[in-house]
Amino acid sequence: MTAEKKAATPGAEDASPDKDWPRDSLKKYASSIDVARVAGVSQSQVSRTFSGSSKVSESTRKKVLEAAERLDYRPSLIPRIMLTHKSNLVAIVVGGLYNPFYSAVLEEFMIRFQAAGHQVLLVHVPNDHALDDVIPKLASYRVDAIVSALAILSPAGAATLAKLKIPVIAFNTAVNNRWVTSVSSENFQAGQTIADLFIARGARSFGFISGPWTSPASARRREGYEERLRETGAGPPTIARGDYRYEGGFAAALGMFGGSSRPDALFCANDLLAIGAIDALRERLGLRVPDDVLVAGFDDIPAASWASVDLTTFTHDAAAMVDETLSIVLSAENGKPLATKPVVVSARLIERGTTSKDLRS
Amino acid sequence: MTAEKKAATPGAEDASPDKDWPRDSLKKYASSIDVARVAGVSQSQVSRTFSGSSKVSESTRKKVLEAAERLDYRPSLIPRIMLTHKSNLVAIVVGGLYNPFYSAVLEEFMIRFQAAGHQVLLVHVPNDHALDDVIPKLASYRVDAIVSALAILSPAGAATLAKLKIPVIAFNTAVNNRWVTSVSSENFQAGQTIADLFIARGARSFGFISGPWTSPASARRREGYEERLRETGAGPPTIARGDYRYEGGFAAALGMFGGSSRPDALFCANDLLAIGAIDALRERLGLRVPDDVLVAGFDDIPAASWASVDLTTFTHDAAAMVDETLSIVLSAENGKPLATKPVVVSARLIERGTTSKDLRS
DNA sequence: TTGGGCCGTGCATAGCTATGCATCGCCGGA
DNA sequence: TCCGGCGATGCATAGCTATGCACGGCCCAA
Repeated sequence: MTAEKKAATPGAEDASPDKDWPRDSLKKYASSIDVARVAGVSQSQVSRTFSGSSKVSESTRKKVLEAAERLDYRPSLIPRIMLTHKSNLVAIVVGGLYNPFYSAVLEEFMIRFQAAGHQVLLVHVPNDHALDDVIPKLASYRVDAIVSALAILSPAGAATLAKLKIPVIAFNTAVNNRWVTSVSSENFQAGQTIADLFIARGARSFGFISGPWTSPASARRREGYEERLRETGAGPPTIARGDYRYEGGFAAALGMFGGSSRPDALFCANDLLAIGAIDALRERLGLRVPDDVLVAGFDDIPAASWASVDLTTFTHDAAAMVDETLSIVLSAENGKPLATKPVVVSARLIERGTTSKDLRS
Repeated sequence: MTAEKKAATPGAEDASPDKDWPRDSLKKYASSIDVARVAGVSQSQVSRTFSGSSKVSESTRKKVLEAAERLDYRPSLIPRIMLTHKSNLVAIVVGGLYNPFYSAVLEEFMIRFQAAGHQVLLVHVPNDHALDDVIPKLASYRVDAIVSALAILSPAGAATLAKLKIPVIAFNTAVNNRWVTSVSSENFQAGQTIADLFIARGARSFGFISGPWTSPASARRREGYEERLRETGAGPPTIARGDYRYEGGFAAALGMFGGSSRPDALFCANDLLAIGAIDALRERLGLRVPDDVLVAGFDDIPAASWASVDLTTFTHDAAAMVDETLSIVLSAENGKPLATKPVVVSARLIERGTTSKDLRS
């Protein structure tokens, strides 16, 4: 009974490509069996031709390639995935592409993963709770690894991911367990460095605009900043809460500088917040940056180096972060748990115009 | 001989989960067969339980779900793809994520496609020639459709894509054939509208900073602009070539305004160019915008609405573009060529500060 | 001439899920 | 009591590629 069905796909003698393979039913692609029939060889030889095996004679190879060309044959990876239990798919989970830093990292990831022979399955998650909705999908597609570029990853979310037994690399989030590891920048040290810089420039009162409360990266940057201020005997900074966006920085700065207390140095948890804050100071409050207020951000997004912004900030070593992530993924390629410790890559201070003034002068 | 191999995976009697399914060999995931064995039912019933078929009794369903929980079973989509010839994967090809407009569109796409039950395979292509390298991969993963968000798609590239017999939706590029269609904004009309606006504001001499020469979107915007200037008797604009980036706009403006001819109205092919140009005018050439020069861009990226930028621009109807694309993909879901004509969605002028001055006053 | 490689070839099968079809048990109606 | 029908179950198979294994032909060495 199989015979009749096969017969629906005609033999090798027909000349017209359309006749070789009538696009009956749902069939979209020619299979190696179709090619074999047209070429007059066995399916094995077709497979071997495309997998570059040496066990195929020149004449056979030629026949196969001709037939394949005629049928527009491309070998499917799907059966291979079934056999090898490796999809070569890596999922990247993103939340806020509005932040150019994440776009840039994503692009870097794509380039590197593609070069390493992997494909990227992109998944959007509005917040870390929604993670639960997409996880079954990821498991169903049998991704080899998951890279979470979420600004936030809750321990609960991490636990859910761990249950899948899929290696997870979390970005800028210090969650980790047997299946989850992380790659972060030196957030704490960066906070310290900024405090030192502000103090060296003669600042006396300090402000901080944070990301969402739940963001570990924001929290670490703040901790370093506060600790160093404490150590040097400076007063604690005024804190305002932002949301990692321009508008949040703008609003937070209005709130912070609208009242009686006016910090003369402001550290923002990322560049978008910092730019928003600067615009609020300059355009709405009539303050000068850096003459009245020093401002620094974090991420070194492209806009930070625009002439009109010229923002002091920290640059991630994005290449190193991606490198580390890639090597973790590659070394975790056999369903074994991760043997890696959390990785911390350096962040480098970029001094620009917004901190170029010595306030004592 | 199959029997012995199967025996390697033990029977249902073992209590410990680890014994139920010793992670021998490469096996990463439990299969429906494993679950069936543990639950003491047939594989069919496992499949039916997870596909929500009604043909399964309450008691069986319970046994299956328990066993599945114990083995961390998630049904794999891979075999389904083989059977149905549908992967529910959509490839999105991107080139320049540095442009926030494309990041935003990408994010919108992800959200909409995921909501429609598709997954997004993200592919990076540095330029349209490199397209040839990734195309075999895409075919191998059996993607249902390809969305090209490349700023540039050459006819040759389009032809390559067409050969795959995979529906292709090109973004802002008017290439189309039996398998390739396009979704664009009203670039030509936008160019006209900007010319009208500049003239209404009393501008006398005009400039244009383009994207790469090969970008059709840039070309259309310029054509509309030039045509309307011609119609109204204004002189032809001075043209400079940019690259869709801030730095390109900056350099092009320095070149254009550094010489003797000084346009008093400048249209840039996108917002990044416009912002670069404005910074060059203000920070390097000491010119005032809009008092000395009117400037307009295209895309309405977030930075365009920053208080310090306040750029007149055009906003794409991104939601409509994504809607159209999605409906094309959904209607093309059976390996049939596209029945759709190229779609053009409206672009709306957003007037802001950079054109708020009447030069005659 | 004969036997031992070796190269090229084809056969058969694994891998996992969905589903048409046959089967079985059971209930209710005649 | 008997049978039709229905709900639940299991069997078998499609879908496509990679690969271990066996086989057939050929060449070369003994």
